[in-house]
Amino acid sequence: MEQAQVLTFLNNKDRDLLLQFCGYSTTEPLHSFGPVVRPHYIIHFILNGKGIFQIREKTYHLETGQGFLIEPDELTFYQSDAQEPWEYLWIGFNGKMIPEFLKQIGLSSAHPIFHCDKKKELYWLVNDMLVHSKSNFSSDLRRTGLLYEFLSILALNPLESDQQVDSEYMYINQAIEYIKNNYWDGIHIYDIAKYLCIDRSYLYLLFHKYLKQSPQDYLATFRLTKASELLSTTTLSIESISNSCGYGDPATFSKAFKRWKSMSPSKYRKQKRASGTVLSN
DNA sequence: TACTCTTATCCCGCATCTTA
DNA sequence: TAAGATGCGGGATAAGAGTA
Repeated sequence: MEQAQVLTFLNNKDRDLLLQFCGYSTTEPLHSFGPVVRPHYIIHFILNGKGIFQIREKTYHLETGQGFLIEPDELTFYQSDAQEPWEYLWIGFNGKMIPEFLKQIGLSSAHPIFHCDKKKELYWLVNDMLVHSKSNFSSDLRRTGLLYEFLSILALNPLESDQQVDSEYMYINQAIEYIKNNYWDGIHIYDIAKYLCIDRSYLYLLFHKYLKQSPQDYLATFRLTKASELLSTTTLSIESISNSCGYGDPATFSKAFKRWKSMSPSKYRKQKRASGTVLSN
């Protein structure tokens, strides 16, 4: 990092909303962070330049005016461009209300990218947060107020203010929630469509529009990600892992896994063991 | 816009083979 | 011999066209 302003505040998870750190920096070409998991919610916003953000096996190419959300315990990686390294600001926060706020804004790990044309406003808000860095009640309230204001600007995103898009996001979010809760139960795409009371071809349309992948791809990637975690952190048999991830047949699981990782589940486990991953039952 | 219908493609699961 | 991989056919899904 060539230049950076960073500030860290005290932790208190019982609060509705709490700014934990913030800052901005101009990065060097190809400056990267991760792959790493974080304990907080973090939003980065690009003031200038370009870079990539990776989460859940997906790579997003981002530029000025775009930002990305990192949720707690999500493995992420980001890197600035070689020719036009990005200058970005970030805020790290926590609190009981965050899941509800992010839901309203339309941000999640499945939909982590946003666009905002109020670059100057966001910059001055973070600048103001840095100015009010003192550890007293007044500054604390001021920082929390600025954080509310920051989120309110994101909520102004024209995409989210459109009623039709709101309902489309609602379908996507509910579908993702359904997958998270039922992926282990051998669900099919038509089950998700039935749950949402929409036609499965319409569900496909929405997934393709917002996530650039089919519902089937999303479901398979979710199951296989869970499976790869179980392979590297447990000694469960391939059949048990297959059943635990919603595959009725270990053969189907094995084929799907090989297609995804270009290696069989057993080979993946051997590689992980060789690299020193701790195993448990 | 929010579906339904049609059809080609692809995925799943059974049977069988391979490997440790 | 059991666990995991592979081949193949049938059914589910994706995608485009049509419609109310």
